[in-house]
Amino acid sequence: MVRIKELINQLKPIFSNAMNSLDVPESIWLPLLGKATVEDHGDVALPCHSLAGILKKAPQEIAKQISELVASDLQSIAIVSSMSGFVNITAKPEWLSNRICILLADPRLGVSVDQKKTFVVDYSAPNVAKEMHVGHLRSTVIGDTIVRMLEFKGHNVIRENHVGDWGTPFGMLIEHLLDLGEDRAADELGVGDLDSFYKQARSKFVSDEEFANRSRSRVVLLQGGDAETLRLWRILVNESMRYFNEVYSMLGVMLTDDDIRGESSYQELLPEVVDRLRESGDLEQSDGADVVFPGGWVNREGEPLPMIIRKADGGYNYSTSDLACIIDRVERLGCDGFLYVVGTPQKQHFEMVFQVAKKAGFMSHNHQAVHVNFGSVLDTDGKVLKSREGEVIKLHDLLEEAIWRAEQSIDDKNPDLLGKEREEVARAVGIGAVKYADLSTERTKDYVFDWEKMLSFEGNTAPYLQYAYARISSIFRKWGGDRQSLTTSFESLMDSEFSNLRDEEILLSRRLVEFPSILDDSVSTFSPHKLCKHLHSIASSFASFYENCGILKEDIEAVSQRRLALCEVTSRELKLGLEMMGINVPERM
RNA sequence: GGGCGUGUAGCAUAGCCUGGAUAAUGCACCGGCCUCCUAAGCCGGGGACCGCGGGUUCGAAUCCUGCCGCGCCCGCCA
Repeated sequence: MVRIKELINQLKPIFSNAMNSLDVPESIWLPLLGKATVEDHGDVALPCHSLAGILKKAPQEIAKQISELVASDLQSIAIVSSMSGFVNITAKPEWLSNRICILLADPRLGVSVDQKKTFVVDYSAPNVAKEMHVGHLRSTVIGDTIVRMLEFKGHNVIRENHVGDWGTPFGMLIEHLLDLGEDRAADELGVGDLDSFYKQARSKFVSDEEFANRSRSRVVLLQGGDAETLRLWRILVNESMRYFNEVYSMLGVMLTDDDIRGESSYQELLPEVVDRLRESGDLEQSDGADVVFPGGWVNREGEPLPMIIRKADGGYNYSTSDLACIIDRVERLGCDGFLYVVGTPQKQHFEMVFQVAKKAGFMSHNHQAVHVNFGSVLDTDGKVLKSREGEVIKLHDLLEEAIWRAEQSIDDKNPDLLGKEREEVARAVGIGAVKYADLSTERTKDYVFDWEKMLSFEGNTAPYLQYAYARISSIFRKWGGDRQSLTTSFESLMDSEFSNLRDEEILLSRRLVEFPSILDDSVSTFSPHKLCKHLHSIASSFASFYENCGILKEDIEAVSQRRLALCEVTSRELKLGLEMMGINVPERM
């Protein structure tokens, strides 16, 4: 439940007086004061049913009594009424306009700056020589949005892209590269045909003993730091990165080569993890491997589940690099929080890693380690979409298709858009739709990959929000006035009559005023969908306002100015909100 | 077997942590609206025993519990 902070803050002292006179302690009534569950009933409500036992009166009576007690003090802020045991508080147009005024004057649109912390956000993480699939899309898009939100809230954010560039598969990949010839292999990877490259290597590894043996020896050479092997490995990494960067650039995410922290870069830190765990007394031996028992988990046989730190063959494990990362982040980067934008299937893994890291003293309770998990992408038959089998949907193709469809839409709906502008709008609309489709659902749930839905431009989609923005831009172009001046002209309207306000203006205002509270909630829970939902409600009430209230064609100058000010705030909130998701807002579409 | 998660109109989702009023939104469906600031839109309408059964409560989609369906994890892979 999100409350409008500013309104609650003003209501609190007034209710405090009333409740004191009834002898109801703050600890009881304050938590009850929340957002009205039915928008028509008001902005804030206080259900009184639970007070019946204390006050020995019917809830309806209590609500009535409280509303009478607060009525006079609330006069300048809100209208209060009681109904079936609820005290309902509806902010007055004067109060709403006051807030709108503050938003207009504030470049941050009323969003506060938090006490600065340093966050590491770990996201995207594609694998070298493997196609990026829809799962990477989720991680990349959600991670990027969280980064932008945290930065806007004033935090220092370090992006980390843990590219899978190390491990046993690289033996076979390098051997396959040699078989193909370096040039041809580079070509294949460069055009983004990663999946077939990987599959070819894989199938040879399974079917061809000689190839498999070469691959195994190649792994040893790689881990031993053999110069020629490293050079070949570098080709694989570079060509893949070139392709990933192309996808990133299409998507419009912030990741660059500077953010890459390949798994290979943690190799030197791994022995230290073992040493430290030995020192802290957590390390145990099991069948020749170094392990830690986090406790609380059992395997299929009911035995305690170990976390393997170093395998019997001396190799390290995934958990080991995650622990190394934590040490690096705490000691070198000095960060306060680390977020892992990784799928839900790895939930248990992260719980174990965090527990071990705390126990061994790699991080303290002051550190906030969060697995920002997201659900699996399912196929239409309800099965997990796998890149290994069947038709893989290449991210690159999906994005191109999205842009192409947007172009068709533009040609259909606005044939006047031509050339470069047409291209840019198509990009913003197409890519925006794909990103928004992913961001607008609650991230922890599995979702069915629906090509059509992802490319839809109707309903609760990015294009709907962009359309609202473009309409407002169009109004301002036509108006031709100075948008900055709206702030002062709106202030001067504050003393005038509010009786001619239409319902659509009031509803839009209420939603615009909620924006800072919603954004805060969205950031603190790492849930972009909450912001999406609110942006849609803003755009939707704007559309209704736009259809029903004349803006430039309104005869009364003061009313026209007031409506232009609402357009201004709407436009800026939509723009800021979409910018948080890295979605562009065209001036025309 | 153990653990985690999930089930809301035909479909897709929000609400669940922190219980409150007539369960919200989009698609699809039905009926209206472009000589008028962009119809990617607006206005109106139908459609849900919130998986099923118990419990707690003045009050349960929300909390507890037992079933049922589905998914995932339990690798010396990452």
